[in-house]
Amino acid sequence: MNRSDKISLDSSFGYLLRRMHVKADRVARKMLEPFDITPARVTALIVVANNPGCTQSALGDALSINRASTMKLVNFLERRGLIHRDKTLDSRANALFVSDEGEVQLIKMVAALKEADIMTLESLSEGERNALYEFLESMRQGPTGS
Amino acid sequence: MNRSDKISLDSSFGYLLRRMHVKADRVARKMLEPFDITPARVTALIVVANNPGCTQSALGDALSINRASTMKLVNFLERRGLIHRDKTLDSRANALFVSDEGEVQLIKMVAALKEADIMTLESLSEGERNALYEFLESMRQGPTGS
DNA sequence: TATTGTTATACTCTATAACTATA
DNA sequence: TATAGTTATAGAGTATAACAATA
Repeated sequence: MNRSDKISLDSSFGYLLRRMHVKADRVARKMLEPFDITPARVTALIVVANNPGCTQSALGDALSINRASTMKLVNFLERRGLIHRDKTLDSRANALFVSDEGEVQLIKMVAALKEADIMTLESLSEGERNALYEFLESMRQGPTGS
Repeated sequence: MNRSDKISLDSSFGYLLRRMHVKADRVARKMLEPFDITPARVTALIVVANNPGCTQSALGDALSINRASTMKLVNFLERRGLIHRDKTLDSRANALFVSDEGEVQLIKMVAALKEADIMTLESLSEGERNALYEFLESMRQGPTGS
């Protein structure tokens, strides 16, 4: 590679994800302001709603984050009365459940996120869409290609 | 919507982006460890490389972050000797350039990110790929759809 | 007046490391 | 020994607000 060559990042999947996530997160954060909650926390709440009785470790696995990070999320959601921790047969583990109030709020939050999705998609440039599309195409044929 | 209905987040674009970004970022972070630099900072470095002489504001626009956040990135890259700030005709603005050392390092970093891309794509589940693919399809027909 | 850079401050999200209790 | 949760600490990444200098 020559020193004067342009370094092309248009073809980097991680780069695309990063830029899009920055945009999407800001839009979603704005739409969730009335609920005084962040996108990441709503995501955790939804995972619990979809997996009633799951342990904190299971939640963390679903979110691809570690136990300490999961703790913070669960503490917040419990403090806000959106979920509660119950006992399980394995006394080491907690079973997580969305509260009645949490279910009511979650429906509204998901609706707000739907609107955020539309706004985010509209904010993407033509180049971003095409680049992402090409990655998805290559994924379909198998990520390694060869 | 019934109270007992499952809340489906599989169809949320922001949710997909968030989960994928978490995975991609961790893989890229790992691959960049030998360079003692993070994915976000390499991204900034590449934007400067692709836009020699750009201002900090322009860099921030490209990254979709504000000026204060851009400052931190530029300070880091300059402290590490990867870029330098030059004067411009508009004495308010700085012109950013990748240093000689920065160009040498960047080529290696981009190669590391290429490997990270492959690993990230392989780590995605079938469901994630399909869901993302469907979003991309709907984007092609126009984000607003109706 | 608007823009560029700058500084101070703070919040979110995640990580590592070490601990306790239980399996 | 391994696992679930917990706590303390820290770093990365972003934001807001206010300021100085320049356009």
